[in-house]
Amino acid sequence: MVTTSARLLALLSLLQMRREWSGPELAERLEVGPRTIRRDIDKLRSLGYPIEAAPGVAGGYRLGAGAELPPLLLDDAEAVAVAVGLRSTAAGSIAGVEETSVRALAKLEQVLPDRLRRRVRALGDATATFSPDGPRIDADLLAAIAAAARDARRLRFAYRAKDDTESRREVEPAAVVHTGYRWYLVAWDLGRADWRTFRVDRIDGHATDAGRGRRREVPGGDPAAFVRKALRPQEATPVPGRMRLRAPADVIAKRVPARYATVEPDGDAACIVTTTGSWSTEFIVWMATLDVDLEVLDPPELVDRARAVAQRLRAL
Amino acid sequence: MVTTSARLLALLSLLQMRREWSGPELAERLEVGPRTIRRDIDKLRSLGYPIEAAPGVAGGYRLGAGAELPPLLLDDAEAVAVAVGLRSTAAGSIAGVEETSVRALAKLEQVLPDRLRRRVRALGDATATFSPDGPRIDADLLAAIAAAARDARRLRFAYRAKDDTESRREVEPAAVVHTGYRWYLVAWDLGRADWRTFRVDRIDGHATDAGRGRRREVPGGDPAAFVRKALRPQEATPVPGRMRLRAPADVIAKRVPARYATVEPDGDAACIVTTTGSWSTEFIVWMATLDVDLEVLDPPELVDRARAVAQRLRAL
DNA sequence: CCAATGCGGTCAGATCCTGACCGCGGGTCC
DNA sequence: GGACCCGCGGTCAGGATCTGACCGCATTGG
Repeated sequence: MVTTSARLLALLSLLQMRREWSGPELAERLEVGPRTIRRDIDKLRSLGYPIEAAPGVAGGYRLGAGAELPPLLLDDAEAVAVAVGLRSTAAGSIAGVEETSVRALAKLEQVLPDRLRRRVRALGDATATFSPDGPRIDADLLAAIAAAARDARRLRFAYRAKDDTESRREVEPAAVVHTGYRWYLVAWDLGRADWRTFRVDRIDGHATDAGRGRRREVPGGDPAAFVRKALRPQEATPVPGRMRLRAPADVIAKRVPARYATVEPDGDAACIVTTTGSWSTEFIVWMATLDVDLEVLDPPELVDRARAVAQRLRAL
Repeated sequence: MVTTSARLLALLSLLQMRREWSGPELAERLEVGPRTIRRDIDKLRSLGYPIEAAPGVAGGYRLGAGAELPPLLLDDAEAVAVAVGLRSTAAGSIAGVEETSVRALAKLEQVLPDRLRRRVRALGDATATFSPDGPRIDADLLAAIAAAARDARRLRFAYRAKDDTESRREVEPAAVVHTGYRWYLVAWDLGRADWRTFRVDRIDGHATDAGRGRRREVPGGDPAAFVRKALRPQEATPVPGRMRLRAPADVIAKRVPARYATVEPDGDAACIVTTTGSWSTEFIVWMATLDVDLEVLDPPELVDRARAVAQRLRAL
């Protein structure tokens, strides 16, 4: 029955909006008798959603945390916030959730009303690029590719190879992989009739849907391994940056996220900080803002870059 | 009927997981006849969820974007990604969605299974201190306060005032407000029997639930205005930093997010960059990494700080 | 042309839903 | 302590709904 199921959903939505509702309140809101509300609550409970209840004049129902996540019923603003948040984590600000974020984003974008999509895009543009080094990441494109891989759809796009030659590709995507600071698409290239690995930031503009395709399994079964093998050595091995700071290791460790860099003591009064991935300009920025004496160890490019920054500031 | 509603939810979940399902496939998955599936699809459609269908041998059902967002059915990993994303946007990385993010986070945390909450926290810790200058933001605390305001619950916490005196407070929260780079709680202070504004980053540790409270409306009706009025002048007015860069405005604008700073042309070959909020050490270093000639205009403290940073970096 | 798919009508039996009672027990406030 | 409000659950009866089993039709892709 449509009305019954709809009412259960509405009930779940109400219980998510506010913590406590009394039975009569709910009955009036949903335009049914109080007895029916009690029965609906029972149904939700039997579906596994833990609804706590308190008797008495100050009583009411509240939805608690159970074993499974209930369906989330978000209003417009919240949906936008979720989408914006996912885009930001997909961009790699927090290691370890990028690929899941992209997957969740693909799921959300599939059902997101257009008016909300526009709002998300407007906000997303504001983030722009702060890291001049890192590759530009287009969350929309990533979500579109992830959705295509999930749904076994073909994709057509223009690709700019390493030597700047452009080509049009039509592929059957198999997986999206995030390694270090880059995103890769592993796909069966229909034109070349072979497997190819594409850097997502080298895909120009939008990838357009090119109809239904075959579902592809990455050779070997492990997309990440496939990408690692396909990468040229210089891309595959990250170049960590190292600095020596004149401050005890435990002090610095508290101010440097463990995901980005490791801190090892170097005597009592100094420590050595090593980035976990490749170094970037941001590394210089963080270290400089810590306000302790520092010494750049390697690689030489990092030394040059830091020297350039110092030069600029010295000229003041 | 429990099984019918549950099946509708399961159907919605399946349709969100993958783009296309055929009727027989769904029938087998849900263990009902194909005719029932057709009827269920009808029900979902009559509930407003646009399900597109394609006849023919390659046909199937797919969930499209409608006028309203359907209930989101996330798996564990996706839920964690959403929570992590909301925490990161709540921390202010993208202007304009902080307060909504906190609201959505409060909603999510209310129903998030414990095992997932632990995973979120583990990942959240990795972000830790990113901006040494900005106030530390505890997303859990924020979500707890927002939930308390929403549910009209009392809160008890230890508060460290401006002059470092500690006090225990019991309040009835009315609103959570984000201004500039700070979070404020507007609440009725039960001990003082008056309205107070608290800086969230001055609340020590956790705020504990202190039972049911009265629902409070902020005097004047506009929490943001109330906070603005309550702030001491020096807190209320941020001190922006300004620099002149020897590069065209349009070049620089592309490399500086609009929300951190505005870029105005100063002749053809130079531009002036002004931070939107107060300046921080990061501002100095970021500008220096742009690798163009720069000149610090004001305030004087910014010049001093820049000199200090240069000194640190010169010790290479 | 054939096979697979979505669509919708109809039927009959089983099932379920709803509102209306009722009393019980537990909490809150006066 | 007592009044009151609320959640809980049993029972009943009428009505609505759901499900599976048919059926034929239209559309798509190979």
